[in-house]
Order: sequence, then C-alpha cells, then structure tokens
Amino acid sequence: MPVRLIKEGIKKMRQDSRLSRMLHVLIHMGKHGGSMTSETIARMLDANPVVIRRTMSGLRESGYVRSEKGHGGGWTLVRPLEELTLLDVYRAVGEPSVFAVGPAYDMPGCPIEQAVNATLKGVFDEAEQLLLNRFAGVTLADIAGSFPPVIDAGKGEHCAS
Amino acid sequence: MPVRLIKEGIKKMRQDSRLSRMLHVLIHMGKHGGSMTSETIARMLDANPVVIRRTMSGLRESGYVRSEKGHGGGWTLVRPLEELTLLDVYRAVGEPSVFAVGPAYDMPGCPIEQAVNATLKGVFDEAEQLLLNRFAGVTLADIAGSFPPVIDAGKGEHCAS
DNA sequence: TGATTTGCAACAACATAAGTTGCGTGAGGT
DNA sequence: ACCTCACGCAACTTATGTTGTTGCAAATCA
Repeated sequence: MPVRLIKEGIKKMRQDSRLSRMLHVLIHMGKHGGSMTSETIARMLDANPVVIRRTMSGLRESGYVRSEKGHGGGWTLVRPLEELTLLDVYRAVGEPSVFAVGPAYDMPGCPIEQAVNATLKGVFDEAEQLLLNRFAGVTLADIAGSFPPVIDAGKGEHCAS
Repeated sequence: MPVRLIKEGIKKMRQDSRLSRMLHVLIHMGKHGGSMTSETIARMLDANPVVIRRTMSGLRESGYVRSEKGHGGGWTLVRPLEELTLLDVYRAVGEPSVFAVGPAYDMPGCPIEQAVNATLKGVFDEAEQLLLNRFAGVTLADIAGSFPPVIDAGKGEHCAS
C-alpha cells in the first residue's frame, strides 16, 4: 500500500489588510496629535512610505486626513476619532470586496447557474449588510478606548519603533 | 488647471468561484442522473477538465461524489441533492477564507493594533457565523427548486453547450 | 538655494485561482 | 493483446491584485 502523504495545507486567498492598517494609523494619529510623515508611519507599520501615501490618499480624498508638502509637512487628522467610523475608513480605502468567494458567470443563460448565484447573493448580501451595519456603529474612538487601561509605566511605550 | 483625469476604477480583490461552480455542477449532476465526465462538465462550465478534476477531488474525499476511471467512467453523485447543503460543499472545496479583507500583524506588541484586530475579528466572526448558519440551512435541492417553473418548450435546452 | 516631504508613474515581488501539458493508471471494447 | 477512454497527478504558465521599490517632479520652509 502506498504511503499516504500528509495532506497539503489548504491555500487560502490572500487578504487585503489596508483597512486594518489604516485604522491602526489613524488611531495612532488621533492619540499622537499633530502631524506624522509617511516615513514615520511606514516605520511604525514596518511598511513602505510610498505604500502609505498610496493608501492614505483615499482617506485624503474622503476628507478625513490632510497632507502637507515640504519641510514640517506630513499627515494630520481632520476629524476627531469620535467622528470616524469603521465604515468611513472602509469606504475610503476603496470599499474593497468584503468576500473572497463569489459567483461564477460561466453560462449566462443557465437557470441553474442563475439560481445558484441568486442564492449565494442573498446569503452574502445579508452577511455584508450585517458587517456594514456593525462597521457604521463603531468609531475609532471606541476602538482606541477598548483596550485595557494602558500601563503607563513610562518605558512601556506603545509600538516602539 | 490640469485636466482632472477620470478616477480609475477601484480594483477589487479577485474572488474564488469554486463554490459557485461546484454547486452548479452538482445540481446538474443531480438533475441529469447517471455519470458525467470531466470533459462534459468542463464544456458545460467553459472551463478546463483538469481544473474540474482538481476541484471535484475535494468533493470526492468528502464522500459526496465518486469517480470512476476508464471507458464509461466519470463522476457520479453519491447523495441526493436533498442531503447536500451549501455548507457541505463549501467545506469540501477547501473551506476558503470567506473574507477578502483581514487584519495585518505589523506590530505584534502594539495594543492599538491588537484592539483594531480584536474589533475586526469580532465583526467578521459574527458575519461568518451568520453566513455558515445560512449555508447549513440550504440544500442543493432547495436551489434546484428555487427557479421559476422551467419553460419546457423543447428547444429551450438548459445550458446549451 | 537646499533640505524636507508629498505626488505620481513605472516596475518588480509575491501569492493564489485558473489554465495547460504530459505521463501514468485502470476499465472496457474489439 | 491492443486500443481507447477517462481519471490522477505533477509541473509549469497565465492572470490579477496587494505590496514593495525606485526615480523624478513639485511644493514648502529655513
């Protein structure tokens, strides 16, 4: 009998982390006050300054942050964290597809395919609605205040670079 | 003033259509009766026979279909459509990540990142739970019976190759 | 003028589903 | 026996989107 190989781990669709990263940045900016450069943010997130600008540009277009060029420039928060919801940020980063699985449109006329897609769409729409409703109900200030009282023991700096 | 270019459409994360395709195939098999070859299925879905085998292999391992080699071989449904739920098929195709957006783990120690990820996880888990519960409650027979009475006008063949 | 910092375009790196090719294996039919 | 059909599997290619990287232009301030 052939040796049964260990089943290879299922590969998962890669996930878009822009929402998570932007939330992280915005809360830092809200707590930090003043402005931060893309460089600083990039070091904070162990990422690339250009990627930061690219992603933040959506937030700028939505009016949540402002960017200033030149010496002393950088990014500043326009609204307080209390007035920014997860939904705002989600939309500002491009409102990406929430779901990694979706319908196929192989046979446009087939009633079976249509029934499958209609069923899936119903379920996914319901889940998305729930998701967006929850997003709309959570402000960044809620998140910022959700972790246990910070141990302000001096050296315990958050996010040490 | 520079000409303002038309804002480029936001690119969306590509979606995994295996679940949709397998549902489509299984319902066809259930209605068709007997066996179908990968070739036939592939033509039906405008896809590749090897891709079909690859995806169907998950269903075979889960015991929902059986494959037979050689002349007259092909794929046959083991259970009736009434005893197959969306959840079964979802799991059999590899239980892929439902969501295209997810957390980033850039600064493992940062309490802000942890709070962001905990919040996102809570919301996503809730939505996923809803999704899977719905999946568990829908059989393929439900889908197959969900479209309006087929107009059996003779030439109106479903899914003409 | 020179240093700083964003804006933007172009390209490479990476990951994953889907497509493709080739060969092996087994089941019938002749 | 031989041939054909059909799945099994491995390796490679293609397509697509996020992230990473480089280079240069433009704006701001000392």
